[in-house]
Amino acid sequence: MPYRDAMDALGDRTRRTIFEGLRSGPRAVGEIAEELPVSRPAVSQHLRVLKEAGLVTERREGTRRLYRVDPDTLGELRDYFDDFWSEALAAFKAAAEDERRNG
Amino acid sequence: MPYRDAMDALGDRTRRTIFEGLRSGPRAVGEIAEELPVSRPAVSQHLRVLKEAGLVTERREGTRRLYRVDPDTLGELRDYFDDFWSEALAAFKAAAEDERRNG
DNA sequence: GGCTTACGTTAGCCGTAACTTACGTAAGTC
DNA sequence: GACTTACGTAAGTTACGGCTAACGTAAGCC
Repeated sequence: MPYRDAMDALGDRTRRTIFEGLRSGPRAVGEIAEELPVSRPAVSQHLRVLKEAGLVTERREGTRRLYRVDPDTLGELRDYFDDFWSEALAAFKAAAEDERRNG
Repeated sequence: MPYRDAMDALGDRTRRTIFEGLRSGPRAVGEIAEELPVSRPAVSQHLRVLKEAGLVTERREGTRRLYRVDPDTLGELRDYFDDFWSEALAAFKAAAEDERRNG
């Protein structure tokens, strides 16, 4: 269940901000760090966690390293919440129906 | 943006397990704690965090307290990842197309 | 009233993880 | 080769959060 590692990774606000910044396309580490209140090494560490969670992939380009969103893992995460929502809503409606009938 | 608090809350594995256990219907605190390797007070604390994040609601029933999933916040979370996935996939395809054309 | 059940809350401990500073390194430029 | 750029990594500190033990409390039962 890779989505579990992904959820662990996205629990951190800084990491989530970094990840959200990659939604529109790949970016380099230094670029990301400039817009954040943390140092570049900190961003580097966060990117490693995101990478190990399967949320991003890395590509070297000269001295730079471009990180981008991995759509596969993101898709799994989407499916996870999609299923969760469907199931929870069904249970919620069933409970409301029971309450209506029985009081 | 309530989904932000929700993501913070679901970053913890124990809390996520508790939340997933509620997908099929409401349950009491003691019931949940019995199936987990942590104490009941620990579960109680986790439920408070989930409640503050808007992920669950509470209802008293005698001496017990029943917790259930709040489908609204869960729905926001689902939409968040749905939009994220769509946007990231579009960016991914556009980048792949560029690479195909330009080399 | 006294007892039990099923909770929430507080205090305090302890492990983890996020952060910075300092250093090492591969790729490009001259 | 010397220098710069853009990184990753290692070491060390600090702060946060998850946990338990102990206590307080409201509801039901006798």
